[in-house]
Amino acid sequence: MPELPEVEVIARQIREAYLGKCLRRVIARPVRMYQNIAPEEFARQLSHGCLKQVERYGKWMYWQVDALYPVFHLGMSGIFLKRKEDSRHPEHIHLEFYFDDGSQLFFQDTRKFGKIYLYRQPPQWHQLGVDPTKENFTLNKFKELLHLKGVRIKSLLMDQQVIAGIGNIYASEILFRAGISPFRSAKKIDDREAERLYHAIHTVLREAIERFGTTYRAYRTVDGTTGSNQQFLKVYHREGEPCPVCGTPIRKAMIDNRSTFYCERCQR
DNA sequence: TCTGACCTGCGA
DNA sequence: TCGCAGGTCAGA
Repeated sequence: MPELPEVEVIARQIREAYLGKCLRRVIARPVRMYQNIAPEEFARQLSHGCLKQVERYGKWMYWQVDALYPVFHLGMSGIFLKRKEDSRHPEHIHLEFYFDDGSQLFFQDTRKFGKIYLYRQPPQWHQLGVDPTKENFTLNKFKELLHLKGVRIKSLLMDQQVIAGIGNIYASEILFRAGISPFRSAKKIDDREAERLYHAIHTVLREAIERFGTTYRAYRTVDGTTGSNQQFLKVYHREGEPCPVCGTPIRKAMIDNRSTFYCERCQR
């Protein structure tokens, strides 16, 4: 579910609403998502700490709570929800944060594919490639990355060890925006195409963040509202609809077992 | 490079 | 009832 733009929106909203607040209580339900700590221990260690930092890298988010660093991956259906006083307790809440000013923040993950860690220092992201919103994602760096592996360009864009943050929706949208076929070999992308792709990555991700993310199904902002970027998707999940540029019906194919949407006329 | 596993819910 | 869904990982 949440790709870079959705996680960015969630991180910004958590920062805005909770930064500086202190935890009164944390409740962690026993689910498989905890990778390096037991849920009850996670809750015990974070209780009474104060939220000092909220950061995102790729599809990952981490907080600083005093000297501890909880790290979250939202999987396919993970979201953070601001609890409203009078609202019913939603289903599939695995983690509850109660702050000392009375505000509450819940982690909900219907499919339980999310991952949670607790560290004593900020995560270093050794396993992750460059985050395309950070300054070190330069055009030259991107051109280098294209030659790293002999795979199709869509697979490369989605490879978290190469570029961290692009998932299945935005990979299709970026390739459409750049006019490049998802089946092309990454190594055979020439300089002019690389430039188009580089700009498409920035534009597509930036616009998605500005629109509070893409709500295809489960994703909600921390306020519980949907994003609006789904209204602006050009190809994702639009199989059979006319291409917004040339009118040719959008096609669907499988790449790495993931649905891939493209215009065979505009994307070469 | 592909398949299945991990989960639950939705829509055809 | 079946296929599919924004992700990742292990194993063949």
